[in-house]
Amino acid sequence: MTYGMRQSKLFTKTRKEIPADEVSKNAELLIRGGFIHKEMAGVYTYLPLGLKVLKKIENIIREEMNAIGGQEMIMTALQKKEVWEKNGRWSDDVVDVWFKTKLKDNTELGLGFTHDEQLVNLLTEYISSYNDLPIYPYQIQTKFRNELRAKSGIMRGREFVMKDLYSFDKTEEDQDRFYEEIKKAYMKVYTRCGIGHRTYITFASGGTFSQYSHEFQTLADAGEDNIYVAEDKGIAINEEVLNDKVLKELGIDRKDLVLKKSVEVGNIFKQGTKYTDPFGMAFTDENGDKRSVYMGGYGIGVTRLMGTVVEVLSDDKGIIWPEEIAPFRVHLLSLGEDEIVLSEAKKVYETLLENGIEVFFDDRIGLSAGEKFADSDLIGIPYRAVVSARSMKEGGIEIKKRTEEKGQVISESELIELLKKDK
RNA sequence: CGGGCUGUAGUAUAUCGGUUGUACAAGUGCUUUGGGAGCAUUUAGGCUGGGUUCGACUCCCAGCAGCCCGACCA
Repeated sequence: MTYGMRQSKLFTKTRKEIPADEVSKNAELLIRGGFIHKEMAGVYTYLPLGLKVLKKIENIIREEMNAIGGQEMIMTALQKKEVWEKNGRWSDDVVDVWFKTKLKDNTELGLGFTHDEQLVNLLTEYISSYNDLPIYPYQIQTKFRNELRAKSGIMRGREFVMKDLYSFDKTEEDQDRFYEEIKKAYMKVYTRCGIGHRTYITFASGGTFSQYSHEFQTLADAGEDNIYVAEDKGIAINEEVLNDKVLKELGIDRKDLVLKKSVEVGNIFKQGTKYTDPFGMAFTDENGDKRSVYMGGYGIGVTRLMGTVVEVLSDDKGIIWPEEIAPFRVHLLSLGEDEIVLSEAKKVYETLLENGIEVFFDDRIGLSAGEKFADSDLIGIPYRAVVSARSMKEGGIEIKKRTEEKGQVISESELIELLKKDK
């Protein structure tokens, strides 16, 4: 689906000033660029540009989850108290991030902070035979967590988008196999989002079932986590589980570890039968015996991932979106008010659309060139194409990557060819 | 949840116990047009409630909201 947008029609505006109530780089740049709007602490609206990015990240995740057998669904944000009571997680003493509400008849409800219980409860209706397994349902959906302290812009909010996939396997071996598969799928997601080179599979505390869980940690100064990275091995250990025993098991020498700050952009858990047994989720095997189902939970904070990309990939002028998740492929600018230039820019805009290239067209008039350049740098679309009296005199359109200092003038057909490449 | 700080225009800020000033944004007119341009002009503001005072945006109290540090974060 090719999509173009005229900047003159976009209701959001860029801002020069840094918001006074934000410190984090991701919130500052995303607000200044018109990607998000802060509603309250930890709660952000995704404006047209921001939604474009969010949807692209979601689609990458969707593709990678589908590729390993994921089945997308969407569960409700409103959840029944009884389902949570069954596993002892309704109490505020057990779960301190609950948002709770009531129906008019005073029936208590919870706003989902996760969906393990709800999904297991639902699946008991569908899973009964060994023929029904394995399954890998997932959703990309809004979660609610009543954090005592929201912070770091969209990296730790009270309402945020998460992808959560759950695996249901017949045996521990099947589960282990899937676990390794999803590890690879996760790394593909981070690579496609432009942060793979600094994202480490990190050993973390495993909870009740397995010795370790794995976190996906992206190196960033804004991170809240401290991890020890073994650069030559490409793995890392969360400081919370680092001890001599762990080092020995992993065959890592302490002197090869470097302490780094990082953001947890995903985590994967083997949950065993912790959720399935309490809900009586079981299957009948080939011999007619009832057996427990092995479950795993796999999360990616989608909005946090978006914030992390901004934290990691930006410069003093603004955001630098990786190609796969940029709101548009090219930012087309017309400079000046010359009718010939404007009509040429419009023609280029339409030609780009006809060729299936997503384009953001700065067709605003009366703005100085500097203002348009500054906006373009702030918004951070990978390519900038300029149509001006100067570029036309030199025979075409000036094209420049966001990361380059200087552009070059090329013809319209060369432009199309360049922008179509590697798509 | 413990500690600290802050609420002035759409945004960012200043001054003041006695008619709130500026910049950007927005509107109008003219000029300008390759790195946030200029002149003129207009619009727009003291979080809410109480108290002190002749008089409160300013001082005090409470509430609400926001930020920071810590704790927390399957």
